[in-house]
Amino acid sequence: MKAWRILRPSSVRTGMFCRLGSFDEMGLEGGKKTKTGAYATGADILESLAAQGHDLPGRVLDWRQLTKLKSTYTDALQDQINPETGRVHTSYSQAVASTGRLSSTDPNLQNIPVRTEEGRKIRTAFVAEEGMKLVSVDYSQIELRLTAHIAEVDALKQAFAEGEDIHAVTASQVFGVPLAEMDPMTRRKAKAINFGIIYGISAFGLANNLRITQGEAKAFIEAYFDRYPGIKDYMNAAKAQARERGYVETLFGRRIHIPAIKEKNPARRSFGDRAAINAPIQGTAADIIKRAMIRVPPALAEAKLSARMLLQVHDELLFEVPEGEVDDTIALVREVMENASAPALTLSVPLVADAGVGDNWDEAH
DNA sequence: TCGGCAAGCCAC
DNA sequence: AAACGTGGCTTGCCGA
Repeated sequence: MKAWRILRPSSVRTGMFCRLGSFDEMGLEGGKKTKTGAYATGADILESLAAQGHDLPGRVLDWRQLTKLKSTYTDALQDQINPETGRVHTSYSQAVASTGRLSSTDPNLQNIPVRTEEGRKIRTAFVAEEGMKLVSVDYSQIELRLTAHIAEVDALKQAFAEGEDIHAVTASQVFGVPLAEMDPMTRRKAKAINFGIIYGISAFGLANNLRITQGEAKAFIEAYFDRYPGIKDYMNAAKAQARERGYVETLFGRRIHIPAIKEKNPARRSFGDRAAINAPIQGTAADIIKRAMIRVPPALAEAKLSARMLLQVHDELLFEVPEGEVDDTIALVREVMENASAPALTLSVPLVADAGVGDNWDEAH
């Protein structure tokens, strides 16, 4: 995008260093080891140490966040500005991700930070040309909607049809809390389960994510499957099909091979199981947004709109739009995206696309 | 100088 | 301590 703004995170200073004290020196014992036998120092480890009252781990985490943003984004992206266009241009690969998603390289513009305040500052550097706006249109919960359709879960389909807060509805139905009395913690648990379902849930993974015991996680998952037995049926069917044929399919019939499904090693086989569960969901979402991407440019031309499609980020399309055409462009793009499965596929849940506008990508998101 | 691996971390 | 899915990039290290 044009006019890359130079960012200087004020808290990053060259020459700053420290030595990480050993577990012994910090009065700790039994630190987790990596595959090579070194002490693991991933964010989760340091967060738990920080929570135990130590000062250093939190400072290391802050330092890591800032150096990550500076080396991977602030510095690297400026080096990639094309001198002829004044813009950063990515390359998309269409045959890398097994599920059919696109991937983005040199630079990867599908992993620009968004989750933290500092990270979002990177996004503000992606700006529209003078007289133009950036418009972001993204699918709302597309993978959960597709899961509800594929697994034929009436309760979830109805919640989507009525535009309800899907995580709150799940929390209410799984944990028996009335929707009107939903508390943030219960909703958070349901949200984690919903994500886990898409990925092929395990008690180990959910326990890790929610920082609860595997026993508690197992109980949550069982409660979920009791309430939504169609989900369990879908998972078993996906695994069985992968085992029998070596592949699963998206709703459009595109095949996704799952080689790990034939592994003898139980851990690798489980990996294949989860891939078989996730691939039709993630792959169908990829099919749908690609159909939308094919239809948008001719639809814009037909409507005499001059917006340019700049980026795809899995469930989001980013456009550069003349200021006077923003409203019409949003209406057109939402229409195309929300109907992109038709006529080849009629979904039993509505697809919803939300739009944002701004002078930069952070504002538009 | 280059390529590969490990560890870590960014996104959806 | 990341096997709950899909990717790519950086740093540090090693060997060709």
